[in-house]
Amino acid sequence: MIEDKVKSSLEIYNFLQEQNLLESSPEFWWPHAGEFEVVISAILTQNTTWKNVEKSLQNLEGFLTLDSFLTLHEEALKAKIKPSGFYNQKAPRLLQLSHNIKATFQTFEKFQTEVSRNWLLAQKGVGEESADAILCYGCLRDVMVVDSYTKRLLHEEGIAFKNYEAYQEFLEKDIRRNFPQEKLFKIFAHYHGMIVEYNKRLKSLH
DNA sequence: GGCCAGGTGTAAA
DNA sequence: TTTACACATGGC
Repeated sequence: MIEDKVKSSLEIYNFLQEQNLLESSPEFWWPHAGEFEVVISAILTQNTTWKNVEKSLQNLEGFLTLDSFLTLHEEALKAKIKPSGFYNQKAPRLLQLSHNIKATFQTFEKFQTEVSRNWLLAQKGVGEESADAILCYGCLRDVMVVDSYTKRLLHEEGIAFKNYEAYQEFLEKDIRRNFPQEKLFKIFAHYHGMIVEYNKRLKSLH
């Protein structure tokens, strides 16, 4: 009898790579990676389908830079992000976060190079997953996002950990050992993206 | 009509 | 430190 061998992070990554999951995705999977828009979409997508986030983003056309977003009033913002739910709490949190970015870093470009994970976690409405999504897809840092899809996939492989950081370390460590520093951002961005797309594909087969 | 979605903050145990 | 609950729309 052959025992099931627990897969390594690299083996899972390679398996996903073979599935051609990112064929019709943007270069770094998350739409408009490297732009301020990612800060907004990272909050809007909390416990919400991406389809509904897209509707809100369409309503926000013309307001998706740091300075233009800050011209929005709370009630107007609520109306625009209504399709993606939780608008009564997401609107004030988005405005506060944007205001704090402006006050602390002046520009989104400086925010990208200087912000820390702890600074993000101190913002109301930004938890571990959103902080890492902003760091990876907004700031182009070598950080792996852990979401419910990621945990689900690992659990199906018989892999489980006690907290977010432990999942993240399992996923990142094996990749860091096997690839040069300059490739890590793109690999982590794709890795998380492939996990999401893999789950979408499984769901669409029902 | 119930359940879920690219979570987070808060309060109670 | 863990658990329970509110937050809200839209698709299936």
